[in-house]
This record gives sequence, structure tokens and C-alpha cells, in this order.
Amino acid sequence: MNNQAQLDRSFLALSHPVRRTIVERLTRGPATVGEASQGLPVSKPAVTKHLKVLEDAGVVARTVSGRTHVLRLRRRALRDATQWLELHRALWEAKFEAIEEHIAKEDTA
Amino acid sequence: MNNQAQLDRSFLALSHPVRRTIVERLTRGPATVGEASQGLPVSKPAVTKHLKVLEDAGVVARTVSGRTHVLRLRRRALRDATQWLELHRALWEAKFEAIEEHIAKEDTA
DNA sequence: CTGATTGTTCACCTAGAGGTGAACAATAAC
DNA sequence: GTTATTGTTCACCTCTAGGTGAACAATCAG
Repeated sequence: MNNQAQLDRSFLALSHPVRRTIVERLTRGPATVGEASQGLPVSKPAVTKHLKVLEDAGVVARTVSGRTHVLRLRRRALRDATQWLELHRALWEAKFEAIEEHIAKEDTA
Repeated sequence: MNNQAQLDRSFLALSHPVRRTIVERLTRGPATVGEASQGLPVSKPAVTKHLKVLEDAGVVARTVSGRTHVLRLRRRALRDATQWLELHRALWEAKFEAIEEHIAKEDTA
């Protein structure tokens, strides 16, 4: 399985406010589709599509329980995305602080 | 300024392998467009577009120097994206470890 | 059985992402 | 001045993201 493509999907999944809201709600515990999408400014078919993006990215898992579908977060995809950022942050935080400060001073002048 | 929209763009910027490669290379120091995109499997116009996405997201800054354009990372956008992930990771890591283990056992059974 | 509820699927639309080759602009080198 | 280099802009293409209303499937409640 291609790890790059998996990262693509994870970051893409987080790049839409509706999907980030759903993820935020699921951090408070599993929820049905209706609960997780309540009040969001989109139609039901749109929610279905956003959930497909989240599931394809491995960010969310679904358990069908009767007529309701219970959603919960999966840790791996989100952990991988976090690790990519932290890995590279360590480098740029150390390296470019001085450079940026230098440029900020130039901009002010 | 809308912080949500800014997060949208940052995560979107990271959702493409060509753009992530450019970011990775810039963690090793500023580079020209040619250096940062060397060997990538896309044409020059495509690189120009990817750079626009990175700049719009605030991930990359550009300094025109003669006929070459020097690119460097900006910390803020990447830091904000990292913080969003870490903020929510703290919650889901704590809350769902037990649940996922439980489900894993069910799947095995 | 009937009706309400939950969520998906279907058919459709529009805007934008991502790609290209060709032409151009600006600078650097000779 | 002429040529090479760096990168963008232009015109174009295709595919997908994101949205909708209407219809459907499945389950639950009466």
C-alpha cells in the first residue's frame, strides 16, 4: 500500500471545514451520521460524500447498527499525518527562525 | 481573517505529493523554483500552479532575485496545521484506544 | 400494515484542480 | 546584440470535488 497516497487522502480529508467539524465532534466520542453532521450547512447527500472521503482516508470508521450508522475516529491515519508534520517541523523550526526574523526586519524597513 | 479557511488551504496544500515533496526539500533550506522542483514528474506550468497553492496557503514565501525566484518555508501556516492535529489527537488518543482494541478483538473473533 | 426516521443512491450541475505545449518576459552570459 | 536560462502566462483539456432535489432502502414505532 502506498503511504504517499494515504497521506494525500488524509490531508485532503482535513482540508474541508465540514469534514474537520465532523472529526472534531468525533473526538468527543462515537456518533451517528445525524449527530455528527447536525447543523452543518449542507444537505444529506453532501454529508454522505464527505463521510466517504473520511472513510477512504482511513480517518473515520463506520459500524452499521440497525438503521443508524455509528461513526468513530481511527487513529492511524491521523497519527501518520501528525507525524509527517512533526517530522518536518523539527527541521524548519530550527533552521528558519533566524531567517524569518531577518526578513521581517527588512519588510519593516 | 478566517482561520478556518486558512486551515483549509494549509491542509489542501499538503494533500498533493508534488507539493509535499517541495515542502520537504525546503526544510533543508531555501531553494530556487528549479531546485525545489527538480526531477518532479510534472511540467513547469504545473510547478507554477503548485507553488501558487503553497503561497496562497501561506506555507511558502518567494523572493525574486534576478531571474531566479528563491522559495522558503513560512512557519505559521504549518504550525497552525500541526496544532490543530495535536489538539485533537490528545482527545482521540486518550478516548478511543480501548474502544479500538475492543473492536479489533471482535473482528478477530 | 402503516407511517416516521435514518441514511444512501441516483441524476444532475458548476467550479476548480491538475495537467499539457507554446509563447512570452526577464535576466544573465557571451 | 545575440543566445541561453529561469520561470510565468496563455489557451486549452479532462477529471473530480462539492453541491443539490428526488427517490429509494432499511429499520423502527404505532
